[in-house]
Amino acid sequence: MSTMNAFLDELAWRGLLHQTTSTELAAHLGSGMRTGYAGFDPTADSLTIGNFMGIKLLAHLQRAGHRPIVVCGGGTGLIGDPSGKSAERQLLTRELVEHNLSRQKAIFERFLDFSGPRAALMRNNADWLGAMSFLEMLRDIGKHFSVNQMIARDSVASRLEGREQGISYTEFSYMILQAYDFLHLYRTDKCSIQLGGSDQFGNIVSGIDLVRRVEHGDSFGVTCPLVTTSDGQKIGKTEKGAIWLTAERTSPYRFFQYWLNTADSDAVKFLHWFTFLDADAIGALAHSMAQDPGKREAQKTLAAQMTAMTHGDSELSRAKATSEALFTGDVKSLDAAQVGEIACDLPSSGVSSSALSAGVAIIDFITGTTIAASKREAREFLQNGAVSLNGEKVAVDAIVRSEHALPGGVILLRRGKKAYHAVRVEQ
RNA sequence: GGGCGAAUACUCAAGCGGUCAACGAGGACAGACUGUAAAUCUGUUGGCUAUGCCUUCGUAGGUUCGAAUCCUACUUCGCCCA
Repeated sequence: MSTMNAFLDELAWRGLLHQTTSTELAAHLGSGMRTGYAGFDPTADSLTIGNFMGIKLLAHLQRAGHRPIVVCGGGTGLIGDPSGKSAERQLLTRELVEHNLSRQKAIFERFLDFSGPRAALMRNNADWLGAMSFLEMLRDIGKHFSVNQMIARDSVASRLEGREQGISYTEFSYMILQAYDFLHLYRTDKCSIQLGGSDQFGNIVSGIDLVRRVEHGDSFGVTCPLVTTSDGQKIGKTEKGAIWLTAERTSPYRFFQYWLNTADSDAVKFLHWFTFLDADAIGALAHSMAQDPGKREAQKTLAAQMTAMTHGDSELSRAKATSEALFTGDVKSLDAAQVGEIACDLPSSGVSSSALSAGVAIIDFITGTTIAASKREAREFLQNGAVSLNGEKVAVDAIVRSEHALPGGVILLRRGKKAYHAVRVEQ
């Protein structure tokens, strides 16, 4: 079904349109340039692919001719959203939030245009929440909220019923703060739309109500479905931590690998959700996958698109080359420069050349690297035949010597299929 | 403020004086099969100088030959009463 609006239609065919707050939204969007915002957490100096959906909603909004605002939760971040059962929030200093904000902006700049007539804006809600006194908040904002309605919200209700977990007054107040964000942006930036995940619907509606009561104005909300993998996992969470959008935290190689390893059942879905490829291109990939899933064309395209978007074309080709070398190529035939490049992409550690010339038992050699956490584990992996050194399986009693170093002074370890580690030989 | 109850490894969750490094489930990791997939099967899942030793069951003490199990205080959380 078409909503007769470029933005909403785009979200709809991609499966990113979960709910809107009003049927008049299409008309609102169709009658001029509008401004919409989405909120982000300032607790780190980077963003993860869990944040990617918010970025993408804003990007689609801008592409459809509207203005996006990135709202950093410098104020609300101190409180914690009860929707997610996150642990006690750490108090962030003003400086840290500023620092994180500026680093995050570099990421947003890859996806949003911060210049021109529809220039994206960045706002920090600490600026207005921090300036407001408790009395003002109670008098001007709090009176517009009904506790009866507040406790009916899913996020709160579940906490009130739960035997194990209550809810503090602080967290209970979170929705008021978030609603006030919307009111503030409505006043200062003529912002009339809030975007978010479906779990934010309640908070968005609270904001819309507040805008209507205080300013007698119309505002709108759009939510996307919570994106999960086919087995119900959150996207971007791995045991080794989240997948980040900056190279310092997640190397482009690992980023590329993450997407390449997408399950068949998720690949086409992810192309819709995460890339900007059009319906024809995705349709062709879906067809290819149905014909020959072993070729993994959908996964390869997904990985290439995502890596190019977040890290650029040159990083993509590096990530591709590294993947080729590690998974299909013979590492022994690489030259020193190639080995060096690959080693940069992998977790690494060092070994002294003197220790190496004396010979190191393989068990000790891999213990403490990312290959094995302890000797017990090292022994187990070696006995299973899970470990290779420079592409060749090693026995439990093998000794690592200087001649094992590849050109460039690196020894490549591999555990199982996908876990790699580079050991640099140091003087 | 008063009363009651809970706290165990990544998570959930047994255990209630010795046979407990701690049942079970999930997760994760490895092997086989594959396509660097899914499903399935097998194994592993505190550490070590390894048929033994060391450190772990909210924190700190105590009782005992011996404590995750009993006692005391503290911390945190939940429930009920005010």
